[in-house]
Amino acid sequence: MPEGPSIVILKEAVEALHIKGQNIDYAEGNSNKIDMERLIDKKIIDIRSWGKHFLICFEDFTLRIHFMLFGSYLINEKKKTTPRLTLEIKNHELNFYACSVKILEGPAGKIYDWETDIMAAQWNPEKALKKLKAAPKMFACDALLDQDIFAGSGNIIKNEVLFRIRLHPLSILGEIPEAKLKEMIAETRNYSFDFLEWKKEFTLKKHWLAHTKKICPRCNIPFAKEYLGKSKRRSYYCTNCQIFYDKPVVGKKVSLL
DNA sequence: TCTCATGTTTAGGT
DNA sequence: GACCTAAACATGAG
Repeated sequence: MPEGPSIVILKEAVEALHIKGQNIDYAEGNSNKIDMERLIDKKIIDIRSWGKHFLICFEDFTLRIHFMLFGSYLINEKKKTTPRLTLEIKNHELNFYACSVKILEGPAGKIYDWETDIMAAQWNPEKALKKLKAAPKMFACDALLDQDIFAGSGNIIKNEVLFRIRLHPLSILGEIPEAKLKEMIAETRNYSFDFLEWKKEFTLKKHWLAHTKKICPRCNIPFAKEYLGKSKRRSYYCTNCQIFYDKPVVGKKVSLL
């Protein structure tokens, strides 16, 4: 569920219910973070998404749902487990499970930087480039998971983008040529929209070239599978065709153990 | 049955 | 304070 494009699918599904302008009739759930009463009788002014956040917008506050690793939702359906949050609006019911639910004070437009959302119309590649340049010691694999740079990018997008642009996950941002950084930014946006399209067709997995794969489709040799970077997330990469931009580490501490 | 994973925050240690 | 690690959350796929 969680990566940015999946949240766009949820947003579109909820938009299709035409509940914008409607009031919340009823709210309940086992989320202990929010006051359900506060939602009741409030008018929904917008349905939005920012990165991996799903947002139901009200005049002066924003309901934020983050699905973490295992979160799920059902529209006009229920599952056996207790929802974190149920919203009833007119004849519709939204159920959210195993997710983080939070009320943010203020309108969504003011809370988020929309230029950072890889799925947003306002996405600003120049701004992303500035952020990459401002972090010369960061690994490429960590940059692609950094929600302040690529809001909505997750581990699948990370692996697929690095493979597409032939970049080794442990490449250091400061050593990567600017043209390659620009490629990384452009391809993150690109792949995210491919992701969206394929996810809608239920063919996302089928289109993976690197993520969870054993063999590099370009070189026909085994992929390396390692937990890399500060984030220590699964990385699948080809040591042959993904270029490693690095520099010798001076004064590296040597463990005597 | 058991392990692992599309994620993030927080608490605690060095 | 910087930096690191583990834990916590909770669920379905393989």
